[in-house]
Amino acid sequence: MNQHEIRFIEMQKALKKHKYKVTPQRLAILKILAYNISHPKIDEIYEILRKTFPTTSPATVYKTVAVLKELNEVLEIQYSDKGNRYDGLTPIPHPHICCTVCNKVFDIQAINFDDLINKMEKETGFEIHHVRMDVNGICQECRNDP
Amino acid sequence: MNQHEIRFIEMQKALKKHKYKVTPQRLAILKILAYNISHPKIDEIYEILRKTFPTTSPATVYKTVAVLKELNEVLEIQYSDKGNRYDGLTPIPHPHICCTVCNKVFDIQAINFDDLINKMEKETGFEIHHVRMDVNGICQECRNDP
DNA sequence: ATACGTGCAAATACTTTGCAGGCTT
DNA sequence: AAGCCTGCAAAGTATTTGCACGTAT
Repeated sequence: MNQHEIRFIEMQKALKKHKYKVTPQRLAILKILAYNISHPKIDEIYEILRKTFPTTSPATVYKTVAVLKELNEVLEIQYSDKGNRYDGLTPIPHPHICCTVCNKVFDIQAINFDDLINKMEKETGFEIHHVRMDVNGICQECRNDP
Repeated sequence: MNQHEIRFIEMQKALKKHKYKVTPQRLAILKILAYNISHPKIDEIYEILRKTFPTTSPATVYKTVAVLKELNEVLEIQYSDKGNRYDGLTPIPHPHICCTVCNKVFDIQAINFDDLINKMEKETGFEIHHVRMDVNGICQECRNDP
């Protein structure tokens, strides 16, 4: 079982556990979020969903995503100008780096996130709940291969 | 000369250098951005500006901030739900921490961001162009004062 | 003097809400 | 059977644009 299947199942379980109904529309949205590595926007999810449910509306997508957000089954990445993006694959905050040329996404292993959080809590006096870190640039391959 | 005065002057220079007119309204907005450490939102800037210019409008604030953004004299921190915030004091990307109770935004000085970026470039082979780091939690004041 | 800036209002884009009928549990 | 879910439309909210008048250079 790969990570996509795992997430698809996990999200369904989360809905059931919290007494949310698992409708065909919701299943389709879950599948899009579980199998898509590109952090889709609401309207991208909506466009894919329309292929199976031609009469659906963006409101349905917004409502289902809101539920998943509440259950921490999807990570919302806020962009006020480009439209928010949603990550259903790794809904816990994690640093990732995205190549602006080939759009491949890599995890960043180098940084000790826990260390960093401890340091920040000490300095700021905050009780830290959530860390968001997005890095953009050009990857090795695309730099060598113009 | 403290950092606030320095930024106030720098922003004025940037406007003049690029042939933008320095109007009383713009001067007032520059001053708000240079002296405010709480990363104000457009409507917060607008409310302060109204005290001196009772007939001004949000559009004027948006337009001036857009110019400063273009000149890299202000950093836009995007929040799709809470409204964007603007940092005129440190207009290069740097980590922010936002209290989920009082919504105030602070800078994080403790971690050496340049170091971090170097480390990431070395490990990933990326040429890094942009880093966004947002931290959420509860600030000291709100923890003491429930 | 002239071109740019201001500030009103209308337009746009994104997201949320209200509601009637349908479907999951 | 009961209540949540869907999907349409309308309402919010944040931001941008158009335009006539005023002002900085």
